[in-house]
Amino acid sequence: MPTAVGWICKSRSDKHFTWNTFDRPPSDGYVSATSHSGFPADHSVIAQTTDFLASIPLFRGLDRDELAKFGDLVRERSYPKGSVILFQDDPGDSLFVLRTGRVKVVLIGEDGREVILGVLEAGAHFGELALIDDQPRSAHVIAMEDAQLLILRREDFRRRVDASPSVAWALLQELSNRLRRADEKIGGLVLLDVPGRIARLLLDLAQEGGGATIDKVLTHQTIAQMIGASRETVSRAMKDFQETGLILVERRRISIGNRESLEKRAQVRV
Amino acid sequence: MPTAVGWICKSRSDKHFTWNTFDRPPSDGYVSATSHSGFPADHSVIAQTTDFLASIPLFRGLDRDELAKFGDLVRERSYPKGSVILFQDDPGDSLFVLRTGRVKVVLIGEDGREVILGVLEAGAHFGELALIDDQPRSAHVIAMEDAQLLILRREDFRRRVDASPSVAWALLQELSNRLRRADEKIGGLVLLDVPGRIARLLLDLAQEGGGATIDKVLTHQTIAQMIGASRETVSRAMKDFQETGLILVERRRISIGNRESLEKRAQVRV
DNA sequence: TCACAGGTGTGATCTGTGTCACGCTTGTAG
DNA sequence: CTACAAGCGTGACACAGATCACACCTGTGA
Repeated sequence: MPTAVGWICKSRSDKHFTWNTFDRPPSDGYVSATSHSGFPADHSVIAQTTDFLASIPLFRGLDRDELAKFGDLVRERSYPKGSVILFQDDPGDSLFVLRTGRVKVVLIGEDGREVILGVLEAGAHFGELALIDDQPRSAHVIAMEDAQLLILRREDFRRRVDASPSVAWALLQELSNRLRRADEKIGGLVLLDVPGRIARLLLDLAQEGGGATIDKVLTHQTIAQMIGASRETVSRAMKDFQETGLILVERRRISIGNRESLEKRAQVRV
Repeated sequence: MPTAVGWICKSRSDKHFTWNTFDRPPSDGYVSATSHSGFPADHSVIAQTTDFLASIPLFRGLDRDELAKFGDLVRERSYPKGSVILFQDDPGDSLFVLRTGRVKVVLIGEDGREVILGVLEAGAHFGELALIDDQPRSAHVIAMEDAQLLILRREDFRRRVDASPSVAWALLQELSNRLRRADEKIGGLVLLDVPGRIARLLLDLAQEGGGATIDKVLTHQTIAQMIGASRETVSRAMKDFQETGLILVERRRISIGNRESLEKRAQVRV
């Protein structure tokens, strides 16, 4: 287990600054192995990992043999809530697959303000950009809950991509999709007011969850950072949405009350 | 030659709305062929095209034979200034390579406001997203000047990608790069004020041009649409930058006067 | 049961920027 | 030379939303 190296990082929660100490993993965080480097192979663990990998879109199209070989190359590592998994501007040489927990991808301004570019959940992967273009990490990735990650090294990843076109295509599709979303986000930031951006975000999240509800823990603060607004403004807008029946807020669950109106709000500043 | 079908599109130049008529190409714009569909092959044209393709990063890694076969599959088409090359939400089944001219990739709000996601120049390509993930076009693409484009159909493109890993990698790198830029842009929109965003944009454009000058025709209006601001605010900020020596504006050329200060402006709201 | 952290609600300012409304250049076409 | 379109400069004003400053509520761990 890595000791807390004491890497200091300025962060900001709501109104005041706090100084947090994070673990900084040795290089890119290779710690516990499933079966490698002299340890006796634990086949049940490998099988589990293989099953998991088979379930994520990126590796759909690989057969079990390939996946098993693959799982062999993978390391596993846990990160406690709040720890920084990946630092912006660091050189990166590994891909991460999120097995459990949630992480956020964030930019942090000099003044400590955070912009959340995305929130990732089990099955998602991140860190591939640096493997593709050899550039430094473009953002921080921070664990929002305790998280378990599979880590794959650059060379192994590249070999995989070269070897199977299906992985390359899956990756292309993934990046395409992200690019579309990013562009949409840019459009939203410029063309929509804060309530509009919230409406869009909610519709977006609800859609992911298949239907009309969002089952995530979503604080106003988080929403604010996802759409580039202040917590207070989000608070007021959300209240307005509730009162006008556009959304219904339960304990830790938001559901769409009136889809049409919400979609209308997400279109233009009327 | 396509006749002016008279496709109406609302656009806005500066303060007032104008209604423009654009050519809408039949389906995805297959018109003039270099050598195909019964026309006798014109080898000099093919050679030219091959040379051109060889010069763009996407096809670096292909040898001349491959490129020649490739050039064979490509159609060429010209678009007059102001015409819409690609409509958002249309289904798309072709990739475009810009041979001459400049085009802008834009989102258009219901109210007609334009957000410029990017300005592309000779050698750039666009429209690949739809080929990769079979989704509709994510934005409009409009010719800022008369433009000549090479057009490649989905199947041909896909075959190419499958056949040569080098093309797949080039594409992955391209998308990676765009994704980084998009994320940076989002960060800028949220964290920076208008002058900051302008400073960033200028540094960015200067860098493309290799050094300290931007040789493009860049109106304040265009800048405004690229950074999500109003023309007037850009005007004022640019004037301020000039007066404080951060930039030098000549006839149709902007150059960096004081890089450090400009970079500082591009960092945070101080 | 107390205390405390994390999250929310809400009023009172303050401010960057959008918007409107001009007038002034410059290039280009008739 | 005239006229017209595109682009720029600049003042006045309005307003969305940031910021500040609280009070309140709810769960959790000592």
